[in-house]
Amino acid sequence: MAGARPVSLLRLSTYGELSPADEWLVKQLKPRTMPAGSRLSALESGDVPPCILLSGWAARVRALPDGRRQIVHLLLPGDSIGLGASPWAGDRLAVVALTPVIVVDAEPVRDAIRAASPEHGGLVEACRRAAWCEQVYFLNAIVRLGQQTAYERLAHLLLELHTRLDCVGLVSPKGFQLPVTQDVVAHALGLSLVHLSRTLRQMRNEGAIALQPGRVQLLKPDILAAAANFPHTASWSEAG
Amino acid sequence: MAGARPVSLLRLSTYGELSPADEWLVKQLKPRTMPAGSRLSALESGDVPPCILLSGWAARVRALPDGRRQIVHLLLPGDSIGLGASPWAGDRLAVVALTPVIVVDAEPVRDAIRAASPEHGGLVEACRRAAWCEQVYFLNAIVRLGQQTAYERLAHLLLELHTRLDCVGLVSPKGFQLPVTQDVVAHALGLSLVHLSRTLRQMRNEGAIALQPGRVQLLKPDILAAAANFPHTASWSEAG
DNA sequence: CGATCAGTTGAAGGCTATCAAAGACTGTGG
DNA sequence: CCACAGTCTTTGATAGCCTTCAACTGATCG
Repeated sequence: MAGARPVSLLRLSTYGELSPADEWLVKQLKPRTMPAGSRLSALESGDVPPCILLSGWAARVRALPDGRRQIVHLLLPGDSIGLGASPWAGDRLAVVALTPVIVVDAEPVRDAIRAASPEHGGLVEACRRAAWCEQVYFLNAIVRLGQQTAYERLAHLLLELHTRLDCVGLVSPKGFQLPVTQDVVAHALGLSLVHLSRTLRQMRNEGAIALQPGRVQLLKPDILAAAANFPHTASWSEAG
Repeated sequence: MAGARPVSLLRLSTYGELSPADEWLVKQLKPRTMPAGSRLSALESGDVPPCILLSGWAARVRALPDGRRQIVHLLLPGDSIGLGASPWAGDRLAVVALTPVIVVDAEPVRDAIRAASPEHGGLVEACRRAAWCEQVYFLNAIVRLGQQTAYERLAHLLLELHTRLDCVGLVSPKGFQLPVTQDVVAHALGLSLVHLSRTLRQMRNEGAIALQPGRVQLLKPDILAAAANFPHTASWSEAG
């Protein structure tokens, strides 16, 4: 049954057909569990060890010398690291597990990409598109941080998370899991923890969202979309 | 003499040796002049027409439906558009000329990239590295917009511009040309025009910079670097 | 039960935006 | 040469968003 497919395949197959050989290759990858706070990517070396996130959340982070830090990008189940077709600068950022995570070592996938293996054409193309979509989220972050208010930023991020989790089947009618602290969301949005908390309260008071511990539900996505004000999807075909 | 080399070659050769065939190919490209305000990239089509900027400034811009707009990246002489090895999401942003510009149509270069032409290996590699560096500037922008104050953002951008213009020989002891209005800089930094003007004044009062119409000089780069607080270079070899 | 952590709320202040108007600079036409 | 309009820049005053500091709640855990 379809439910048995790992989240990595669910995600990659949204970008195109995967051959049986592709699916076999991905299913062979060996999962590994790592605790929250561990570094998934050590950036000192020249080559980033590629991996795919199967469960849990991680983040690409950049720290300033004085202690400030910006979460540049949130990594959700199904997202991959180091599988871009050509060197991609985002892969040089430190990656930190925000929750306990399960990752698979994706070295064989990268080998297929580098060899431009003809029998894995679908897989290679899917990885290329996945990397492209991640770049779109980076661009969205620039506009979000540069032009939008706290309320708008939060609405935009919630919609982005909803979209991304939905395509790997992690959204239910009761919302989706948000397994990180408000501190993490604040750092992703360039806001203080206190102000994020207030903005969340405002959305709750308006009935736009509902919060339970570790979980969020978008009750009025139309209100959020109107506030977010610019496209949150990273469709492969569109210009964005 | 070396001064006869076009800025496109100056820029690309900072990323590695170019063969005589590479130089010949780039020198063959035909320059075209376009007025300020013209769109260098129409994003509706699937393929971005690749080009290299020889003189003048341009910007990758994203507009919000309500009129706000963010300058995502400034393009300086020597920068290229659409010459990444693999599709790069930044190339889907609208590109607008901020000043009158001279560009060359770089279709032959892209052909060499796509063909992975062995006789243009140096050129292909240089383009790859140039695209990589542009991505680093996008990442820098995220941290700048998310974590830094107006003064810090401005210091950081000025240092970045200095670095980038220096490597194509456009920095003199008397500073470098800044051929755009404060409005443009403000939109790149996510600040209001008025506040940018005040921040510039503050830097002038401190003797950190000197402004003449269309030109800026960094008098105390150490002060600016201390304020900017995180690396502004996009060195190919470093992790950033 | 004390301790720790995530979340919440209040109060005060600072950084930045907005509104408004006045000075520079440029190019044009009389 | 000057008047004039237009754009760019600067400055003042005011308001608002957001941050910081601080204290308090509630939950989890040894």
